[in-house]
This record gives sequence, structure tokens and C-alpha cells, in this order.
Amino acid sequence: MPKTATPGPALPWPGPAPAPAQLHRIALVDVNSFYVSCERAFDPALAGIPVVVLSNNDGCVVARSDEAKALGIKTGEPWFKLADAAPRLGLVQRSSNYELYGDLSSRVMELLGRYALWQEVYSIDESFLGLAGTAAELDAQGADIRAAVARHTGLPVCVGIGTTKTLAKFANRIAKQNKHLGGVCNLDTMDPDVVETIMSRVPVTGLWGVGAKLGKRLHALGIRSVADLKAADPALIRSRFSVTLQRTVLELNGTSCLPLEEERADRQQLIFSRSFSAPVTTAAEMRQVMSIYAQQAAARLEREGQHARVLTAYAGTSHFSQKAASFPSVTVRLQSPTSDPVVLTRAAVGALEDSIVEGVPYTKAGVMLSGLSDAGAQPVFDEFVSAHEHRHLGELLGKVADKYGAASIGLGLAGLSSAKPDWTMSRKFSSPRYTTEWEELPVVKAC
DNA sequence: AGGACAAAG
DNA sequence: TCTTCTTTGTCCT
Repeated sequence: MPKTATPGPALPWPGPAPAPAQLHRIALVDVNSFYVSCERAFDPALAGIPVVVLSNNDGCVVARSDEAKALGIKTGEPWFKLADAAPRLGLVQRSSNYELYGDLSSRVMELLGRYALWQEVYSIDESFLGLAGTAAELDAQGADIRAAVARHTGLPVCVGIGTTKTLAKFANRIAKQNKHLGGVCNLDTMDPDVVETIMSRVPVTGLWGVGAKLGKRLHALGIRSVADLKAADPALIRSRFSVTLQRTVLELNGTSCLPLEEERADRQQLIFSRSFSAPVTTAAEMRQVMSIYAQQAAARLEREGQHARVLTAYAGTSHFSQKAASFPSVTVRLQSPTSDPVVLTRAAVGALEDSIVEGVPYTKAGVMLSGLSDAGAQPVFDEFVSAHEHRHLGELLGKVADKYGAASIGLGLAGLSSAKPDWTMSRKFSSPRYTTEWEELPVVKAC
């Protein structure tokens, strides 16, 4: 209740109620168990049962439903350790279906943007939103957002509202963990004593930016809970730890230190890296890998209108094998910044040529492009541009791939689906690409 | 400037 | 036989 400081003439009763304060707040909206929820949105049979989504090559668990969490399944758990017990547990697994998740993500983000003064898309399933209104109106907006996302996409979200990004993140966590809040936690309308109690119970590692290592070091100073960190001296935290953690302390106390991140077009580097489903043991196969990875990387550069000046090609053996480890990595400076698939492919294949030992079982490889610049930012000396670059091959390949699919065209063996090598990613439990492929649209039967 | 490390999702 | 991938930031050299 706002105080009225100056005693003025007596208001007639009933007088106009004092206008509640208009607040500007930050909301963090996050889809619950995003990948699992995407799978469930198109397969009702998955509702209410333990479900996990697996990483590339069906290697390990990357997302779990609440029921799977209740079974004690951890993120990162290798699928081969769960596979045998799965039927007995009633556990259902899905391969990652990034086409589906990416498409649903953009639908959710577009929807969220309609409810906000500003929006920062933070990850595939999270967005910061700028909201304004009275404390009660903010509660209502949170509920509206939840309902709208559920209605339009079938996905469950939680909304955390606070004065800073860190507090909004924290509130979101509270909303997720306390079902009775109905998926919305607004720190303004919560009893301050309750907030304090919760902060003293949540371990400091539950905060955004505080992982296991930092948690251990904080523990040594007697800082165990969120409340402990909130009460810590920011200057001490700065000197013993980092500016990042100091900002966390300030943000917990309501001082915004983390600005709205602008959409940054000038990305620093681009990596295309994958583990193989079966080890690659020959130089010939590795050349093929490099060729395909370099083309993927080139296609992304092209799409984003950037050029690279430096290319690094690398490969590696398994970290889990007892045998001799080998991690060859070669960096080459390109003659001029380019996104040309022929130049990049040649560079990647050539780079590892002398480093690959025949017979060594490589389990992963990658192509990293750095020294990135906007295409056309600086004019390139014509003498340095190869003939085919003038023909804009990358652009052409991109157009063909857009029209006929990624597997329709490529240099060398890339694009020849009939010649699919046996190291390519395996996704044995994938759901259909319901929303991005005509052939895989869900079929609805009405009686 | 660039590598090691930490963190996040 | 089976253990993700990508990006960002800080600190240190």
C-alpha cells in the first residue's frame, strides 16, 4: 500500500483507490523438458510416462520427462546402460529430432514476442521478455502467456518474473519446482519471507552461471545457498572469483548488470563437428568426412552471409578408449576470406592429409571456421579470387538444397544418399519431421 | 592473441 | 561394440 505523505483535504468516501505502481519487469519463459515436450506434442501416447530424448548417434540422454527424472535417470547417462532396463521401466526413448524442435522453437518465440515490450531469445527453448504492469497484472500476463503457448503449440512453459535476468531465471526455477504455483512465479507478489526461505534452501549451484566447480569453491567460503551468495560482499566476490559472479550477487539484490543482448550478427567462429556412429580408420574415409563437414560449414557461412579467413580441421580418438589417444588438428590461413565450398573443402581435406594415421580408430572430427567477417565487408583483391568463386557456387548449392533437400546436391560424395558411408550419424528412434516435411505430416483421422 | 577452463542449454 | 554439440566469457601466459 503506497503511503500518502501530505495530508490534503479529506477525500470523499469511497474515494478513488490510489493507482498501484506500474512496474517494468523481466520475465524468463522456458519450455518444460523442451525436447520431450516436442515429442509429446505430436504423440499423445508419451503423456504421463517416462520419456528420454537421446543425443546424436543415440549416445546419451539429453532430455528427460518428469517421470524419467523420478526414475533417477540423469542427463548425460549413456543409453547403452539404460537400454536393457527400459522395457521393464516402461521407459520410452527418442532420437534428437532437431528439425522438429527448431521449428516448434520458432513458433513459440514468435508467440512470446507478441506479449512483450522487448524480447531476447536466449536459447532454443528460453526467452527473456520485457513486461510492464502492476504486480497483479504481471501475474495475469504470466498466466496468459502460459495458456497461449499451450493452446497454440501444445507445449508447457513456466514463467519467472523478477527485476533482473538472474532473478527472473531464479523465479522460473521456483515455478518449475513448485507445481502449486501454476507455472508462474512472480517474485513481486510472493511473500518476501517465503522468497527468503526458498533462497536459503536452494543450493548456490542452482543459480544461472554457478556450476559445480564454482559451487565447490564457494562452499569452502561457507557460501552454500542462494541466500548466502546474495548476502556476500560483491567486492570480495569480485576479488576472489570474477566479475561474472560479482554481477550475479548484484543481480540477486535487484541491480541489473546483464544488459539486453543485441542480436549479434558478427559471430566469432563456426564449428561443424560430429562424432561418428562407427569409427573411421582410413585416410580415404577421413577425406570424405572432411569434404562433407567442410561443405556443411560452407553452407552455413553462405546462409549467414559471412566469410572465413582461417580453417581448422581436426579429428580425435575416443576419450574412453585405453588405446593410444590421437587428436590431430591443423589450422590453415586461407588466401582470402571466403565462403566458397570448393576452396573450403579443398582446405579441409588438405589440412589433415598428413596427420591421419592409417588404422587409428577416429571417433570424431570437425571443421572450424574462424576469422569471420561479413561477406562484402572488405573488397577482395581480384587476383586472389579463384575462377569458380566468381560463379557463386555456394549460393547456387544453397538454392538447390533449399528446393530439393539437403541430400540433393554436393561436391564429391556429399549429397549422394545412395553412397551413404557407414560412419554417418545414426538416429534409430527418431520421430517424423511433422512440421517441416510434406512427406512426414501427421495424419489426422476424424470419425 | 590464443589456450585452458568453466558454464549453459 | 555403445559416453553430445556449440557458443560465450574469463583468466592466464
